[in-house]
Amino acid sequence: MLKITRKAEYALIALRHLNGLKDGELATVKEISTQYGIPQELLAKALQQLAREKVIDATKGPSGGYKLVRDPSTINMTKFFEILEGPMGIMDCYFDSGCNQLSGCNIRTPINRINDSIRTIFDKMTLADITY
Amino acid sequence: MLKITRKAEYALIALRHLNGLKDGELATVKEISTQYGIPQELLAKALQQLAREKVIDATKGPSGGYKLVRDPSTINMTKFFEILEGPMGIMDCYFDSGCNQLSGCNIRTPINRINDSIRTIFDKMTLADITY
DNA sequence: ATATATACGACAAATTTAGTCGTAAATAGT
DNA sequence: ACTATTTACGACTAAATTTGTCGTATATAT
Repeated sequence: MLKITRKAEYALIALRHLNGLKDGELATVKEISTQYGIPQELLAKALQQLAREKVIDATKGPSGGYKLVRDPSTINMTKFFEILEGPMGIMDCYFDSGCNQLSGCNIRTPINRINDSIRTIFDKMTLADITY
Repeated sequence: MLKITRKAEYALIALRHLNGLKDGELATVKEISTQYGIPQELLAKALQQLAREKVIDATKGPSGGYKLVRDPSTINMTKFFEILEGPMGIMDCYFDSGCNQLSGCNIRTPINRINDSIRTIFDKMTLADITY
């Protein structure tokens, strides 16, 4: 239970890989997918999403690839996961207002407490924490 | 992301409902599913799983139903969720040994830290915490 | 006996995730 | 200008999981 998707898993591996590059160095999707045995197209999509949100920086063309632009300690894990998987909450009602319970949901308050606790974990964690 | 299943959600609603019963009182699946607008068969399965694991107590026959047997503060949320949804971990490798990464997974350590943090939340939380 | 309730496996439908494919756009090197 | 390389991205298929249903068995109170 509470699994993350493979796409997010692959992206995390890639991010850590990018974080290990020397200054100015780039890594291509092909390189990363080959090295870690990840389906290339799926990883490509994940990195495109992250690039769109400026978490990483993309360079097209030969000798192109991806690199980190920001300090790893500023790349928040809540943001990272939400870019790839959408809102983080153990139930949709944390975000939705449309709840279809008939006589009123009796667990909303505790659910929100759990959600807050989990979010706190990821809020406090940055890519820098994934590195060591 | 990190959603729990509806089955677990329904079970949580039911557990809280059972927790509100007077001493010696029972609640049937039908009652609960009607009151909260939950598919009866699905809730039935969830409660059967919990009964099998002695989290709740089942009485068959007319005037039968379910009730809590143990003190709510002894019903651990990690156990509760794992009965219904299986092992709690954001990636399978927290439990499996079979990892198919080619040149070694580079994120195992941080993943395990995240898992431990999440498990701690649910470990410390009991049904009693879901009540107020 | 009968009606009510849990137990449980098999099945079907719906949703989500995982992975593939085709095409476009940018760019470095020649 | 041409080519090879690489990112960008939407459409699509396949696989897996979740959600919900059904049929049948078993226990039991009346």
